[in-house]
Amino acid sequence: MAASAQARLTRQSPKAAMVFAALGDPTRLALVVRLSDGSRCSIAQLSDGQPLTRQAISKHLRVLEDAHVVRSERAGRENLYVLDPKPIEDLRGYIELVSRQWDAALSRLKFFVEE
Amino acid sequence: MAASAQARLTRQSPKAAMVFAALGDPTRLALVVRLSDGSRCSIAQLSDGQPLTRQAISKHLRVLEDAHVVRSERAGRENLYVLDPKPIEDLRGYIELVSRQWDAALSRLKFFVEE
DNA sequence: CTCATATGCAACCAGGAGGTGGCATATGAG
DNA sequence: CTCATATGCCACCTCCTGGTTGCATATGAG
Repeated sequence: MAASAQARLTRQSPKAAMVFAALGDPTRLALVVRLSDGSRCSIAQLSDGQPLTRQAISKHLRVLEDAHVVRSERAGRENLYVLDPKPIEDLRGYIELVSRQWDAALSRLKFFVEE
Repeated sequence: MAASAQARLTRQSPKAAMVFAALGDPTRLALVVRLSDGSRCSIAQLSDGQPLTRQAISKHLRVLEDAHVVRSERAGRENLYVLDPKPIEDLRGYIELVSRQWDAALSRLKFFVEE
């Protein structure tokens, strides 16, 4: 028999929390959106439009990289960042588990009421 | 013509970032998982198993409530918390936009390579 | 009424997050 | 070689976060 959905969620929670936290900052979320079109951008490019310092952007990119949301690759004197879709995909799976859990609860409630 | 996916994402980002941040803490994520079965729990119940103070849990619940991930309802002398699935559902939509954006980029790249 | 329970509120604290500036270093351009 | 560019590292600052304790308050139980 499969483990309970609660248990499965709890097991996945530590990694999920890291990714959630990484995405839980407006600046970082903007970076992710910016990279979601598959472009490879240097730190200078990414910090160009924004009202922040290059160092601030660099720190945010490091946070995203620690959560594996982004990968970096050295190219000459610049550091190119690319989105890694895997953790975000995993996050979608996590959220779907929660939603399913919720829907199941609703169904049980409905059944009980109509009984 | 539809606005670009980037623009749509950027528009939804502020609210999404709040929800991401709310879920970006292990304790809070555990609370969400705990409530995902549709149960209505008091603060005392929710802080029972955990190694934290009731006040700490209470603060976390306030954060979740500010992000509308959770609703509270007074029942006599206790305060019952219930999950509100809407923001989490919205988050799933947000993530799907990002994924679609990424997939479209991959397709374009593939097309370009094979051209 | 009296008491235990459930919660709220305020003060307080340590540590980390987000941001800055300065300086060192590596690398492409001329 | 020389210079401008792109980045990394370090020190520093401020403020918020996560956590605690203590006390006040509301409410159900006896």
